Amino acid sequence: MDSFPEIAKNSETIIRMPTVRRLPRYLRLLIELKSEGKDFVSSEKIAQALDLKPIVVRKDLAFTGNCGKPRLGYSIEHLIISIENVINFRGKDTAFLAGVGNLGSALLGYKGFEKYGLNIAAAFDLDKEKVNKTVHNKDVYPLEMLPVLAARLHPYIGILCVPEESAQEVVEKMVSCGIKGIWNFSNKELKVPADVVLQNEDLAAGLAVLSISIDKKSKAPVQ
Amino acid sequence: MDSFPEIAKNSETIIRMPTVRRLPRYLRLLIELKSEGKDFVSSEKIAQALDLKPIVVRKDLAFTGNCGKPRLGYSIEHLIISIENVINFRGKDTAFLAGVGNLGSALLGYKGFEKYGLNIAAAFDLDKEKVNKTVHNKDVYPLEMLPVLAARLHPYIGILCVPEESAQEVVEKMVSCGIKGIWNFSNKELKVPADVVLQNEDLAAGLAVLSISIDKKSKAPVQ
DNA sequence: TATATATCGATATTTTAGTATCGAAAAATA
DNA sequence: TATTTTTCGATACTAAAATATCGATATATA
Repeated sequence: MDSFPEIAKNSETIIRMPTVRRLPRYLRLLIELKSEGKDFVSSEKIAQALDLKPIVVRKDLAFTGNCGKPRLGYSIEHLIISIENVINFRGKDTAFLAGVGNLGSALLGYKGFEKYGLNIAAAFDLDKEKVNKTVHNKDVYPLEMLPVLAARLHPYIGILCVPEESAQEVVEKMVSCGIKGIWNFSNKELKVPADVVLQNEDLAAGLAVLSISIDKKSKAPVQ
Repeated sequence: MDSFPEIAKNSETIIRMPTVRRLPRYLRLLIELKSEGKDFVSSEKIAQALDLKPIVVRKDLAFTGNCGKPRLGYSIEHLIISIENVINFRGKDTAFLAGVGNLGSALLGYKGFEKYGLNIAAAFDLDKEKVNKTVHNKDVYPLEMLPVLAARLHPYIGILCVPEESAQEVVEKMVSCGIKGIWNFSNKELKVPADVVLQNEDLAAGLAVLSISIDKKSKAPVQ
């Protein structure tokens, strides 16, 4: 009856966001372990390396449909494949980036994205000084060319690094070109249609957490 | 008996992290509303602007020790002050930044940090080409000078933008100089002493969430 | 001044995330 | 081959976060 015995029976159907956020960390560790020639790893070892609890690791990995082996742990090879399948499900996601300022340029130069299935196919800017050049080997086009290039390259994801004033306008352009997800690095609260996903990266949020955590720790009676 | 009637009696003592992450969003909105000349705002209005539910807003704001007025909502002025008090509690937090690559430079140029109480006092790099220059008006020093400058400037926060290979080494240098919080933009899993706070900013986590959310939405039966 | 209405905030409930426990299973060892 | 040991994964439990309900209250309106 069960044609996939190596898939955990109880592997939960809906993956949870805290788990999703940890998957890249597992992936990085596993790739490192593989390069060291290791074949198996236990949830205990993973937990130690990533400062998590073993039970969290086991629950997370259950979502990827993996089966660990008693006394051995998980097959590193299999884990890498199944995590990559979860994160990187559509192969290389074609993305457009708008706003080649400091942060936009930094993202264009970030080598890690391809590992996670993201391919920034083109960059756009309003500034005449910045267009028709390349930044980190990525072509920068004037914003007007977005529809034309979108028709050719079919981007899924739009990475938004423009100033707040133009953010909503640029998003609407992206959405009308068929982009299905907006990765928003501006601090503008954007409105997108219901079928478009909006992922806000708020640096200030991380900073606020850090500040308050420092405060808490300094006041904590015992560590 | 109650000497602070304007402070909510039930204002919870321990603030929660999801709330902390939303505070900068409230703050940005409130500052905008104030600049428009508004005096009061309701949780309903805030929720609409930030795509939250009113009840979430009310619970979050309760943590800041604020009191809303029936039929009017919250005093924008008071809210701004109390949120700033929570986030920005030590005045301007002095920070050091290490690694003046693409991302490090982008962060040095980010104007928003001062709003949240962060002052990047100095930047450091190992690369001889990069040191003894300024990037976005911030001085870049050789890494060896970190202890000397730390003794003078007493940084609380270390912002880490160095390559993975040198991340642990740089962190240890920072920690030994008395830095109490590490804001880690490298993808290295760092070890820090128990009294130091580590805040990891993992771009891949955001990307994974975005990818999977797009997938979910495209499969969702009805929106 | 009396009444209607909008909005807060306390309490209770539900959902989600994380943690504990322990039996089962497979590899290692005797 | 039998036994021991390690590690998983199912179930149960606890904690955290989000959501629902509704009475209280201050403002606006009649």
